[in-house]
Amino acid sequence: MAKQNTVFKDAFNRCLKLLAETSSLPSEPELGTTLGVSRTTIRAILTRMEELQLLAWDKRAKVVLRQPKPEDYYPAEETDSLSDIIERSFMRRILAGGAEPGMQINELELARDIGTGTTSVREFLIRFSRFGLIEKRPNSHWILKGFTREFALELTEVREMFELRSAASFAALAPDHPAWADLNRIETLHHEILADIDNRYKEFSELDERFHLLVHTSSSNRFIVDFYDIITIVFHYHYQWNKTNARERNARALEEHLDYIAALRSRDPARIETACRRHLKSARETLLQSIQ
Amino acid sequence: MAKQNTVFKDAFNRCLKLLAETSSLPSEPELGTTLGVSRTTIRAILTRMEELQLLAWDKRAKVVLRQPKPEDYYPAEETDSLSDIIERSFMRRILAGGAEPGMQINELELARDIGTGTTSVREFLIRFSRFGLIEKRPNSHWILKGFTREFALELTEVREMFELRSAASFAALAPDHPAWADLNRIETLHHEILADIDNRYKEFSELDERFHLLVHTSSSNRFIVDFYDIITIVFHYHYQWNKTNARERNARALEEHLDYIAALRSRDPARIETACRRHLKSARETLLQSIQ
DNA sequence: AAACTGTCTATTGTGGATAAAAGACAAAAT
DNA sequence: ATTTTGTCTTTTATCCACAATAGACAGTTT
Repeated sequence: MAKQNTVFKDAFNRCLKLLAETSSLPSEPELGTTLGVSRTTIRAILTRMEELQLLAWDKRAKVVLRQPKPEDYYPAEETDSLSDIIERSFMRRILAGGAEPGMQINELELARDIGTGTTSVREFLIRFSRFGLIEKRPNSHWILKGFTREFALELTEVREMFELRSAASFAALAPDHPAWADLNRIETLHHEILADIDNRYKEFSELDERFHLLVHTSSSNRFIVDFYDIITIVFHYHYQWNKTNARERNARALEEHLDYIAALRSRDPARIETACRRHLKSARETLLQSIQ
Repeated sequence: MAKQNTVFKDAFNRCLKLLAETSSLPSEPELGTTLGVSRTTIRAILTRMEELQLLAWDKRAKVVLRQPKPEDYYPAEETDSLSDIIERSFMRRILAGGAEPGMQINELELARDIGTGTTSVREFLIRFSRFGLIEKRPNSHWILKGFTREFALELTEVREMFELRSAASFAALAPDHPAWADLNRIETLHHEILADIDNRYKEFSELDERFHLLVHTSSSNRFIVDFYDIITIVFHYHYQWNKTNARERNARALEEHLDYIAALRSRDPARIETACRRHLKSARETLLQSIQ
């Protein structure tokens, strides 16, 4: 197989949800924009829907014939892109499986393990190398530098520099800048989650990312914004791995965020710095604790 | 051809220089260490040297038969690795050829242009993307973000943050840390070049990189050190492109470096910050000037 | 005993092939 | 006049093959 048709399958599943809500589908270009795929893929979806007797399709007429059933959907495993599969598989190996720093990483073995070609694994490793967890020896293997205490300290050092700077520039945004509205929405969500923390504490991780990314984005510096990718991936897999005291930790972080948000809104540099530092300090401690 | 034998050719050329200086070559493993290649490559080199009647090789005995002639060397074009060729070719396109920001980059076209396979171009682009000059649209083309004024400003903003922090930690290195000796050597070179600036001003670029990399390295932070790669590549190609007032600019930068070095040696934080800021400011101005 | 060589195997780097997906352009429909 | 569709071409994502290179191991030499 040259290329997996995961784009098609994923878009098909999403299109089924649209279909469930109307009696006829819009034009091909409009569907393409909605689903974020090309017309070629849209036409493949429509063809498949016709085959499944879900749709009567003739040029502009796209009449829904019946509601989609669970078996019409493609299984979730088939809609993940290959690079996501490789990423997950790799992260599981290095975070879960006792991967020692200094260990060699073998493209071929990794590819066989995942059941994929070497090219894809190789491209993944190249992309992943910017996170500083692996390093290439040319013409030879990769070296796992490991998710160590040093890594966490180096990561948080840069994060703190970047976030303090970004927070300061956030305060300087014009009052009508859309970021303030985003900040309001994020604050509201914080209150909502805190009000029902026992049931909703798991939503923190995603909200955390959204909040910090908003702050970083206000720096208008691509290097600062891009760096946040590293934070995201580290915390993302980290939360999956380390769940001790999650409820408590998240509640504390939410409170710190609210304080930080209030400081941003005050536009008082000293207050912002204090709130930002306090939160970043506890975030760093949380990360360090979970390492050993 | 599956793989270029540039490693062999380059190591062969370097081995010829060793051969010119002795009457017999050392053991295979020792040669391997000296040249930084595997024994397989060393044996290929020895075989080739035998063919050219340069060497009588029997097990441990590797007797030099004659001095290498210019025609024994492989031509320089054949010793460059494919990724270097792609990099140069790509940089020429985007720096020299009026490449508009927003332009699409086509893997296939680039590969045809350079005369190479798509895989290598693709891998280059992935590696290169961390420099923030291009961006990928999945399942579609790359976008050239361009070497713009914004790019230069974002780059120097982060550079200044990192270098100020690194310079401060440099001052905190133990007096017997090898970095101090490196600093002395670099300072001596500065004096030497300044003493003969008219003839040697071109050596500045390399020395500049060496000096700043030394400072960044003292941060002991992989993200800070890795970021310096971006500075390196930008300045490297930039110096090739913009040569106006090179002699003057370099002389001024050398003086600033000497001041900065003296400040580092004084270990006085305030003085270090002043010297560092002054130099970074003029480096930024130089870069910005050359952009439009 | 330590280092070196001969031989063999495994892995990386790179081009080429192919299905999936994007996208261009003209004809058709509103 | 714009938007939509039909058709076709181009490009990307991925696998595979193969030469270059690295590396392992046993036997040999110092």
